[in-house]
Amino acid sequence: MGRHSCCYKQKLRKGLWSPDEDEKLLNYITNHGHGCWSSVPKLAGLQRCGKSCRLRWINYLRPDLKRGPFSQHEEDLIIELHAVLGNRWSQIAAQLPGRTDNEIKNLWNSCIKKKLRQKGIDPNTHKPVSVSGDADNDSEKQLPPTSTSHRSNDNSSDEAIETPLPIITSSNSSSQIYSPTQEFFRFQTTTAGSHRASELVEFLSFHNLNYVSEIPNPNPNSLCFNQTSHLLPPPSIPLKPTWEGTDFTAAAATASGGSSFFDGGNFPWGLPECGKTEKLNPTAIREDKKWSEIMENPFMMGNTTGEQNQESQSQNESMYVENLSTAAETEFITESGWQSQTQRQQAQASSDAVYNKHLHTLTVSFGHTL
DNA sequence: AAACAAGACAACCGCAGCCAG
DNA sequence: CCTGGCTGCGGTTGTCTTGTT
Repeated sequence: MGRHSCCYKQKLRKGLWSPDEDEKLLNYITNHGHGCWSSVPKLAGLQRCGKSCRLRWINYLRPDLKRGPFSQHEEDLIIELHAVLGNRWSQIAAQLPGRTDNEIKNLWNSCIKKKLRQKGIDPNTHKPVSVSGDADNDSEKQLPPTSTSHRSNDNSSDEAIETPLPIITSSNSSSQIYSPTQEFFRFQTTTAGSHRASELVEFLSFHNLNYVSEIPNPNPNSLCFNQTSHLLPPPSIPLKPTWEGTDFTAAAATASGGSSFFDGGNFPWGLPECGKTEKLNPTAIREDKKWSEIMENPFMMGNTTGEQNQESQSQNESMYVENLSTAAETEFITESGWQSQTQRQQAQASSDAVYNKHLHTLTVSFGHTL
């Protein structure tokens, strides 16, 4: 198994993408869908390999990306999921709509790992680091429970896999063993009703998430519930994406079924001030600023909660579709993209006329009836 | 103000799995 | 069954930005 064939080709550009390249790729996929990635660069007029195009689309151009800093809730969720799934970034990303595995991986390696270590928690085992042990050595030698190894040589890295923890389900007293992953998804898909919180606490305790108490939370009683109340995706996804690996369909189904954690509208996607501070500075916009970051994102619109959230959801969806449509059809990024929320709302109101047109474009582009 | 370090982010690399021929 | 093309994934590296001295 050698390198991908496209990598052999000459004259292929590498490195950072230019706005022009982004536009070409975006226009092509918007109009035709990606189809076979290996043919995309040729058809789109790009001097890139298909692999690079795919990566660029998935990590950067995809219209459903939620750009901006991770909220504290998202970070907590990532930690929790990592405790269960290990370094399966794609699976973790699947639980965080709008986030990419690459993004999460980067966050983990650059930020979360450090935070956990500062709290005396081994980021790989999610257990307190022993005083006598060398934190770095310990943490780099162990991995969280892993049910299966995607790669045969995973263990050869500096993060050797720890023996998976057998899990006894909380739903019955039998000794049936689940892999952590199985248990996680079983839990996620079956929990419902008022007992969820307690189940969740129980579930998390199975994974020795003893770092939980270290994470600041104003309400200890709701600690686990709050921190995991976003285990499911947002209640509604405006588009059914065609890209792989993202369980939006299930997410939407879960939400529409009215049996998710979020029925009360209390899931906290997109708390803008949580976590890292927003670095957006209109005076220092890079030319190649991501349009998807600049585009309005319904899940980042504001701190809508509860009824607010539900009420504003359809509006947000409309805005989301409209905005991504606009971004897909118009030129790249201009400073006009940096609007205040009020300005954006005004713009939204005035753009109703073109909504249907954009909607049609999207329908064609994504092969999905909206 | 310049040099350096650290952090954040984007992209590449290599491998494995899937699947059609 | 075998082979090769393609895709997806995770690890790693490169580059740019920001902070510190």
